[in-house]
Amino acid sequence: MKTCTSLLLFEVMSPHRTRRRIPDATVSRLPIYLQILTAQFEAGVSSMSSEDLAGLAGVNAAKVRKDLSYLGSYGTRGVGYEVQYLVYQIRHELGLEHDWHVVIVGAGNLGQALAGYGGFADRGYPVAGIVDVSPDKVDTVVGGVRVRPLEDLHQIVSAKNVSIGVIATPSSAAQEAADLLVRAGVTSILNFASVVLSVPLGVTVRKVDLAVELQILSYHEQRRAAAASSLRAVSGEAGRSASA
Amino acid sequence: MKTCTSLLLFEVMSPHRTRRRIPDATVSRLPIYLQILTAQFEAGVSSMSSEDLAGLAGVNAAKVRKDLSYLGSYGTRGVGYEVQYLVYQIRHELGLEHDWHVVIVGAGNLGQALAGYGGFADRGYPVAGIVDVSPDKVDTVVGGVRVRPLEDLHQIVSAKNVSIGVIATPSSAAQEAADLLVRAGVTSILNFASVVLSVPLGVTVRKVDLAVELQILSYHEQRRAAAASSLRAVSGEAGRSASA
DNA sequence: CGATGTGAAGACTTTCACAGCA
DNA sequence: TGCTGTGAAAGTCTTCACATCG
Repeated sequence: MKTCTSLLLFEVMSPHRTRRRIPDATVSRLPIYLQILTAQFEAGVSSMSSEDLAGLAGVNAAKVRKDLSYLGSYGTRGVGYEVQYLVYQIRHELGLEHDWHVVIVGAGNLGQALAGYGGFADRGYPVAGIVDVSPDKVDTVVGGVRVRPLEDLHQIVSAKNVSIGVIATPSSAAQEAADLLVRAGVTSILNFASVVLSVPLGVTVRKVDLAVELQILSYHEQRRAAAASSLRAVSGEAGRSASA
Repeated sequence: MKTCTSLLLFEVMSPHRTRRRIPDATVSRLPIYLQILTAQFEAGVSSMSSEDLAGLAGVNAAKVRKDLSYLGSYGTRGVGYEVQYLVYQIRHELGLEHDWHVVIVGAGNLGQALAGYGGFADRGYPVAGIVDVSPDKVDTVVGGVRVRPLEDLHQIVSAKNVSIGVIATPSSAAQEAADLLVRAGVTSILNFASVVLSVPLGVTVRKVDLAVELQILSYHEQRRAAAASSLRAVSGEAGRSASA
């Protein structure tokens, strides 16, 4: 048994189904396909072609086919994909067959909004707890969940087997929050603070940053403005107002 | 004048500074560098090497140098980059030399949180207005701004020269909101709804989707869980609980 | 016939490695 | 000497184009 080659070891390590490695770019699109497919299924659509799906997802049909091919050959040539089955397969691949409890750190403006917003529980991410440093916040109730002191973090994570933490603290406290989450055993973090977190290898962090998004948009706006004013210069209308 | 070659035309079109095309991947990192550089500057740091910046941004130093090289040659060999000057250059490139007014569509949970959250105005994106369909919401005040009826959108956009719209409606209303924004003259949209928007060419959309982020995290969690259980199987501890 | 699944080409991004300059 | 700026190599992602199969 110990003499097996690494190839054989891989086989042994994945006995149930051959676990393909799915490219990051594909993983980030699967939730979008899933959302569309679910909506179509609810609207009574039972089968879709890659072209149909691509149209609704705003991407190229070849990309859809390649993305779906990483899951396996679940389409039917000449026909398309069975919506219900594809929904099942994507949910399986994304690990959506059971709920994932999340814990929110920070009960300020954002933390309250996130907890109050039904979006978490509805989508299979029930809020196992909210914690905050401030004694003023502790024991207030937001979104039906009582805010608890930071010290309870470890206990919440253990009790509900939480693996996803959400950082909704001010940026200055975000790294500390991340450290606490990691120490409590959380291995995935959704970070709403405007800082780059440093976490140990094996912990996944995703950042959602309003400022970054807005700045990317202003970059494009500014390019458009520059292009427009250059065009005006060329056609000799340099005096015209930009707001016209 | 009309006989110039396309190369000459390009020169004419960009008379002030040669406008390089900056890769998307770089544009999405510039805001992060900017945030770090600004913080360092405020902490009294006046010069940084690509390695310093890379460390804080969690990326490779070569990537930092290549990214910054798209702005121009603003470093000093053997020394590094002058923080203040780099801040200026990045702000210039991102179009952050003036404020960009934004208009928020949807005064529900999220819209209120966004308006109430100081993050917009503080970072150079003052809220020019919030609109909502519901008469219940109209005339309430959130974040110091009075909610106005949908019909006022056009007027708000024109009055404050708004080019960025934020969609904070339920998903079912998001496409309609986008259409209204585009018709009102907005050319950049930040979409918080879980739907893919269809907009005319020339309009930039960025999507922030909590569900997508969480599903990407659960994908990774699920992989980790699968890997761990395979390892246990190999080492003959299949009966062990996953929460250990 | 018509749509999938996929090699191969092309585009974009990251990383390496080192020439070049302060 | 030390760090930038950048060609070139490597890696990743997208798109094409068509063999394949229901």
